[in-house]
Amino acid sequence: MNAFSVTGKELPEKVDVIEEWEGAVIDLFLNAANSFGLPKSYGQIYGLLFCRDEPLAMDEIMDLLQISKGSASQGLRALRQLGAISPTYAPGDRKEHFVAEIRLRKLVNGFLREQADPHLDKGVARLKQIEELLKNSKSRDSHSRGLRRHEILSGWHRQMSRLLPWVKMIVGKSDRLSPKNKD
Amino acid sequence: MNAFSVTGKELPEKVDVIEEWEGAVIDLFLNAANSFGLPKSYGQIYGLLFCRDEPLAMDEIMDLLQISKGSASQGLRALRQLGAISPTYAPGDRKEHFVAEIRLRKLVNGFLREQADPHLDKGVARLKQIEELLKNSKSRDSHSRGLRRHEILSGWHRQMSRLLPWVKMIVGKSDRLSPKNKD
DNA sequence: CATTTTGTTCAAAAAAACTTGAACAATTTC
DNA sequence: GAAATTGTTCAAGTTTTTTTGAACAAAATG
Repeated sequence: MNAFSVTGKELPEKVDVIEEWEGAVIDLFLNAANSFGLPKSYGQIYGLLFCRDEPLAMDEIMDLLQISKGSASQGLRALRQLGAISPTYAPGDRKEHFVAEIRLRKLVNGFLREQADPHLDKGVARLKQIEELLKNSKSRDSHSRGLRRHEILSGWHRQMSRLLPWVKMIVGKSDRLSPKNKD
Repeated sequence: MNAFSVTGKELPEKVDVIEEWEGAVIDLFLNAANSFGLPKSYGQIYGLLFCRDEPLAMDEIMDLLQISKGSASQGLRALRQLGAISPTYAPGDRKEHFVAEIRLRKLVNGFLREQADPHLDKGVARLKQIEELLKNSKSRDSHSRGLRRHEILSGWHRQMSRLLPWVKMIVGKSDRLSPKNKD
């Protein structure tokens, strides 16, 4: 039953524990998640996986971070969606195990894809809506002012659209430190 | 007393009103503020000023947006701090009046200066702390793993530091649409 | 096919973020 | 210098977001 029975020590619990430096790393990612508008628990989960070499299963994550099933499940799903973690094949185990993606380029791409791109799309719709509402404007003056504002917003939109590809490129450059760098 | 008395109509209230298209613009900025991790009211205030040609005072902003004194005061301070709005000299009026900064480069610079730069600085401190804690690590294995993680984080930090100047440059390019483009 | 294991969902609880407004400070006016 | 004007602060109230955990679904086990 218990993996420790083979040690002859019969330790009752604590398969594993979070080291001090790991706690600091987890806290770093907790804060980072917050800054990016993501729940703290997502940061904690990513941080834990980032620290570990071996893939972890959901229940191990729950135990180590002391978070609920719901948080763990939702966090893992969102992080997977962002491409920040990936499930690994675990031989002879029904549970799914996860590892952290450590290539910055991949992380940035995933984040931009999930967060920035949708905003740019919504922006186009917003600009159309404003254009439409402009027809109802009371005075000639308000109408021309609205047109000028619409032009400014369109310009901003265009510039942001041009910026994103550059960000993806620049972060991609010299992505050393990751073992194989496939892709 | 009332500016409308000269019209001969004696309108009792409503010095001014928000047009439909302005409401849409304000809502756009409300959502944008949210995405950038700023309070909605900051977005509303900026959005309103963005729409208007003439500078607005705090009480006018409160009336038009139906927000409290506290929100208005704090919002104006934060936006000024970000460089997103500026006070203008108002002849013969004790109130401060504000106009929106519409040069994207300025807005991006202010945002990065206030939000990104501090994070990068905190990052340096964080890395040092991790380095320190690493000395307490239990096993040789954990220590070497910690070192590897520290290197990865240092690399990310370096890359983000390199990215920011580029963002500032790229957004600055071809900042047409703003009248004079001084600076 | 009943049972166990693994993971999801979602309503309710808890925590965090934002807003409000009354009290206060600073300045100007008369 | 009393009163009015303008703006700030912050404790308390409100709203929003996040977390929890019990109920549920799906799949494997025996």
